Amino acid sequence: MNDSCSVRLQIFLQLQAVNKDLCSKFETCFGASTSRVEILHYLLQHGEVPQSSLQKEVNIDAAAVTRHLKQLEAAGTIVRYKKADDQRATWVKLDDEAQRHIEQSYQEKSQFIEETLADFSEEELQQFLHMLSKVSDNVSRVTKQHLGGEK
Amino acid sequence: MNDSCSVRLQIFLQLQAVNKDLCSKFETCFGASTSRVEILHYLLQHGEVPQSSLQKEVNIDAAAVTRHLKQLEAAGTIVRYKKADDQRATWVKLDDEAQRHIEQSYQEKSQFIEETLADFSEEELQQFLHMLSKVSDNVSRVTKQHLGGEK
DNA sequence: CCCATATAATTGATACATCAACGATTGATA
DNA sequence: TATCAATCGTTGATGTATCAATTATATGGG
Repeated sequence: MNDSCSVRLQIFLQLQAVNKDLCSKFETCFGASTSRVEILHYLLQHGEVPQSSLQKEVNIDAAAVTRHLKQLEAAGTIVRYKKADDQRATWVKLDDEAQRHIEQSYQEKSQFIEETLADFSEEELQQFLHMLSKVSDNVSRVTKQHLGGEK
Repeated sequence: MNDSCSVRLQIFLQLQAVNKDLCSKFETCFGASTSRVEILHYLLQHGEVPQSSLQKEVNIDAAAVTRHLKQLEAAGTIVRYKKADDQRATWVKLDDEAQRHIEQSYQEKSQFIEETLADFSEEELQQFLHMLSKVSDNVSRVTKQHLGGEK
């Protein structure tokens, strides 16, 4: 474990630690798990969508999405239904009232997000986002390379 | 949800996504969960330690640490024992042979870490680490402020 | 029309993290 | 010294993410 790698490992561990802390506080602040917020956020932006899209584009396993949706449906937060032309696909959208409630709640809670990224200039934010994207690209590339090389 | 918050929310979501991907590939590459690697890394750097230190300084719940250590002990990777002067504290250290194996394995696998952070200059790495630390600080500060304010 | 295949969603098994409660040991103090 | 509090580690209950297998539906080629 040489030095240049050690800095990188530190970044990796720090990334994990920050993410875990952030999720934890986020959940207590929003009153919902980050996964659930991610799903709701997607629905808020896309309106009515096929469940399959949700399952593909949200970074959560399809099985987990199914289970979240079942709970959200039971709570009346979302509605699910099929259309005549395809009995496989399930469509999902926010319940109207729930949507209004979520929009309002987002405004109240947006302060949390702003505070966790306080003392960042707009330029730094862009840089940060860019770095994250770069890591993301690297990760997906590494996978393909290593798929054959690893046991 | 105004614009400045939207960038921030995007960063948050991206942070999660990157972390999840990274962990997933990391695990298949290292053949051990990131939590376990974190524990082993700590032990590699600190030698013999009281279990309580491990539980405090590693970013994992104490109960989870206990369970990992039990498995690692069963596998012969670590050794646990008590000392005469305090029957509460348990001491933990890597098994000698396991330690050699891990050190060697780290060298083999360090390529993975390097590749995920490829195309980063040393300066960028420092910046990245600095940003993560800043977020970390902000998060812990926010918690305290909000403890009273949130329901 | 029949069959192979693809797609959509779900379920079961498993693993892990967290919280809360607990038992054991130690230290401090009245 | 008897008791109360603190510390250390563990366990049980719970929630959730993941993978693999499964069911139901749709589609395309012989």
